[in-house]
Amino acid sequence: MEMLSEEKSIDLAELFKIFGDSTRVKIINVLLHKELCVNDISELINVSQSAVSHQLRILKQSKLVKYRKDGQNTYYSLADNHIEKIFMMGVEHIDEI
Amino acid sequence: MEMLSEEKSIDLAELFKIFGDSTRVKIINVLLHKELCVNDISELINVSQSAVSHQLRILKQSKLVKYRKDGQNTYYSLADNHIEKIFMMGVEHIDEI
DNA sequence: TTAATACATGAACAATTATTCATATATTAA
DNA sequence: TTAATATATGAATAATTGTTCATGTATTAA
Repeated sequence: MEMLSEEKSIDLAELFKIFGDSTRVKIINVLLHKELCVNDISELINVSQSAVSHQLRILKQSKLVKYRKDGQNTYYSLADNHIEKIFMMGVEHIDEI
Repeated sequence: MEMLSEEKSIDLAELFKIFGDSTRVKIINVLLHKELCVNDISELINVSQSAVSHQLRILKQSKLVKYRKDGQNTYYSLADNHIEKIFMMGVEHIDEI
């Protein structure tokens, strides 16, 4: 394993930074099961629609979630199962402390 | 998989937040190989001694690194191999984008 | 005992960021 | 067309955070 480049260190930090907010953690958690629309997420995790929407935009920009529009609804889901792996690694860790 | 509790969501976010800074990423990266003292880390990653020391404190507080003192030196190393796993999951992810 | 080295840490400052509030846009129902 | 619903987003604000600079503490060398 060699030294990480400056750029890669930043990219890696950026990635983890996305997981580093409890609202986004909650969103990712409810999306582990199935795709959900914004209002469902908002109600499930008890965070305002606006706050959820702002965070979904961040998750979308970092390509951690994808979405599809269906009528008035926008359904969000995890982009790939790497996201779940990283997430579960974290869960495992805090469960062992 | 059930719903994460509020507290667990916060703990999980706190954990990822630690990985969410490029200086800490660089520190963790150089510690993957072997234990190192503060000055070595500072020179290897090209970050001031003070900044490294501040970040090591954060890593220490979150129990991601451990340390041992030997004379004037303080040698730091990763607390357990969970840290490496989480880190490498992230590396894998960004390598695949 | 004095100087040098290694590390830690408080204060200050700049930058980033998450939420709320208000409002805009888009789709469907009436 | 009008009202209602679902979502998005800009501005503002408060809070968090990472670095630098200065300096403190501890250990070893001279």
